Parts: sequence; structure tokens; C-alpha cells
Amino acid sequence: MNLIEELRWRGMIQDIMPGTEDLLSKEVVSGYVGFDPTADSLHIGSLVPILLLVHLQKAGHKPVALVGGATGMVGDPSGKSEERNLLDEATLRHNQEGIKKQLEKFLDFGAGERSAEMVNNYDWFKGYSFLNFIRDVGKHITVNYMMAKDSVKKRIEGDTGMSFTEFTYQLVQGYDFLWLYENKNCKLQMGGSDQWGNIVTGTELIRRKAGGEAFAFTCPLITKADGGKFGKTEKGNVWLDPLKTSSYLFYQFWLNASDEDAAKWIRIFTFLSKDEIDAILAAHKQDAGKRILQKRLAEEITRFVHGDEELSKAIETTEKLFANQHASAESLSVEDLEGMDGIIKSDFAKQKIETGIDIVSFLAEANIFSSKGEARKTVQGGGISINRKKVESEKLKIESSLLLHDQYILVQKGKKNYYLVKAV
RNA sequence: GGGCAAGUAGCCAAGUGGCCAACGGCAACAGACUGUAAAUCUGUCCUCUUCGGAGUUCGGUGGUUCGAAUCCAUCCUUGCCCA
Repeated sequence: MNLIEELRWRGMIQDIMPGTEDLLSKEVVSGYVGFDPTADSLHIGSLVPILLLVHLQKAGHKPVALVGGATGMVGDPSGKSEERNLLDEATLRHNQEGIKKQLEKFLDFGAGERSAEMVNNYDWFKGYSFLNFIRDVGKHITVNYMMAKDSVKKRIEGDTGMSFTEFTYQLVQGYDFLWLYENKNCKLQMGGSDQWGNIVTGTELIRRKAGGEAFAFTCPLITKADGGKFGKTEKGNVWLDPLKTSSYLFYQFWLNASDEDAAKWIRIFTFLSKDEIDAILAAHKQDAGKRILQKRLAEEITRFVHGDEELSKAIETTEKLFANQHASAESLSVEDLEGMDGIIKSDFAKQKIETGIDIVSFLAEANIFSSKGEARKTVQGGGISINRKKVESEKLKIESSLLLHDQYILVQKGKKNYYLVKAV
């Protein structure tokens, strides 16, 4: 199975330029994806472009990761209804470094002619004067052409308008492709389907200015069946950086996928073969309650992103917390409690517990809630459990008798959010 | 520079002198049901609260009024039209 066929059955191809498949079968191709340096870590939304590069390299080609230091300063209007905030140079630099470190984990940078490479478009834009740019590049693309792009059309027809800066974005990105084509012999660009317009401007520029031919394909944007945003949880973005999103929470994110989403995602986010996936789907259908599908999905991706060790910790914690939901909290050993990686831990003055403190103040002071009012509302709504027992009354007092092993209190907010409070 | 329209909570959006912390929808969080699913139903959803309330909001600023998101002035931002 060639690369395109492979990506196709995985559901990773949205648009593709004619001839792309031919090119890939003829020679070793350099292909690139752009990453936006809007934060110092990538999040799981960027996982798809990363995977495109990984697949490309596996298929014997050369992946190029472009960090958009220059484009990040402009702001892509694609898919956005409003003008984006601009980032300053120092922030961008900082973010680029973080992103670079992460990409290094997924791509092979020492594979001879197929070695991955990382470039930053700031490097070729910083010395490029505005006049030279509009002369050399702007000449080749008409405004009519640029205005026909969906991302531009939407904004022009909408009622927020669009600044010249944003309008220029597609040219700037298009030039990236041209530069890579001319300097790195890069003939392929990949990306999310929202990038299609920008990508095509690039191939057009290559055709008109360099008289060359370049190719591209895009991957559908990842969605959730219920229409929610992919990659968001109550705690915000799911990051690839374990300091921002612990491996436990990362694992949990995938484990919580709905059946429908998980079936789609396992093809996209894992490297399992078609046969393996079919078998998993069949097994899952037989007994959906076992969540075979979600478990495998979470396992594969967590391993890919965080490694085996972090994965087993995440699974271990998950099992302790969820496998035996009705087991009493007392059955957890000190090691179990202390060893649970990823749940939020905090310290609390033991003396206050010995005196006895009401549940609402306790939750607020242990920083599980930011205010007493919020804590009270959740308790009233039945959303809090202490040591696995639902708190029935907001009058409950937290006192020594509730301490596990004489020093811990296990707090649950809802079913899935665990906190371990240690009395010191 | 001139004319017209608009700016309301995370988003969309109602409200055009008191009954407004502001209808409704989405998103989010929690509960029931379940499989740590989906769908459905319920509650919460500006901030704090001793749950009685208290405080700060409707682009900014100043004003009219007993009382303003609502009226007036001015400024800012955006869109459309004209120059």
C-alpha cells in the first residue's frame, strides 16, 4: 500500500492535487507542514500534521517541519471570524524553541537523505523588504485570485472585515512554499483542510514564478460527533507537553472519547494496521461496555507521545481510580495514593481537620474550588464525593475520622476529577 | 472628510427609562441513566456570600433623571455607501 492509499483508508485525505501520488512513487520527496508558534507547546490538534510527517517519513520520504515564526506574526485568517492578536518576537522565539523540542521526539532527524528537517520562515522573511516582496512575489498573484479564496470571501462578506495584514497572509505562506521549492527542492505541502487555500496559492506561485510544479494534500479537520471542539476539556487544551497536560490526563482524554469518535480517531492517530483496527472494532462491538476501543486508542497515542513508562503510570492510576469504583477508598494503600500520577495533589493543615472544618470551606481552602460559593453549589448539586462517598449535605464536617491512613482525603469532583488532599 | 448602521456575559442573540444580573440558543460544568460512551431529562453558568443577600456589568467618558443597557453629548472601534 502506498502512502496515499494508506492515508486514504485512514480517513486522512480531504483534498489532493492530481499527480501527487505519481510524484511520491517516482522519487524521494521532501514534504512540509507548517506549525503555528502560538504557544510554547503543541497540542493534540497539531498531532495530525505531525502524523502526516511521520507517515511521510515512514513511506521513505523526507519530512520538513516549518515553524511559522514569520507567519505567526501576521495571523492566519483561515477559519477565523476575527482579526488575530499579534505576538511579539520574543514570545514567538520562545514558542518556537518549545515546539522544536517536541517535534524532535516524533521525527527521525538522522536518517540520511530522509532525515527530518526543521526550518523557520522567519529566517527568510526577516531580511526581506516589503518593497522587494511586493515586487517579486506580489506581481505574480492577482488580487482577484486572492479574493476568491474562501477564507477571504467569508471575511469580506461578513461584518467584521479584514485587515490588509491578514489579507496578505496567503501570499506570505505561499512564498514559504516557493522558497522551500527553490532552496530545499520541496515539492509537497500537507496540512489541515483549512489550509487548502493558502497551499494552493503556494503551488500557483511556484508555477507562475518558478515555472515549476508542486503538489499538496490536506487532511480533514478533526471533529467530534457531538459538534464540540476537538482537543478541549474542562481544563482547557490538551497539550503534548506533560508539564501542561499530565500523561494521566492525556490518557484520560482519549479514554473518554465517544464510540463514534474513537472509531474514527483510532485510524487517524495510531499506526495500527487495517486488520488490527477491524479486529478491535469488532471486539468492541461485541461488548461495548468493556471499552476495548477507547482503551486501545488511549494506549497507542499515549505511548506514541509520552512513551511506555508514562503510559503504564497513566494506566495504573486509571485502574486504581476507576477499575473498582465501588471498592472503598480505605482499600487504597499509602503507595496507591501517593503513586497516583496525574491527579491533583494539595496539602492542607492537619490541625484544621482535627478541629473539624465544614466541607465548603475545606474545598475552597484546599483550592479545589476558587470560591466557597462555587464549592457550595457543586456540593448542593451532588457533585462532590469524599473518599468515594457522595457528600449528601453541605453541613458535613471534615474531621480526623475521615483521614485515610491518618493523612489523606480523596476528593472527587464529578465522576472523573480526582484530588488528593494530604494533611500536614 | 460626509452620510447611514452597529458595538450587550466564552460565542450567537433579545432587551430601547424602573418588574434587568439582563429572554432565548450554543458551548462549558455537575446530577440521574449508562459503559469514565452517545442520546435524553435535571441543575449551575458575572464576582463574592454567613445563602438572607452584597458588589461590579451592557464599547469608553461625561451628562439628563428619584432611577439608564435603554435618553443626550462626546470619543473609540467595526461594517456599508459617498468623496
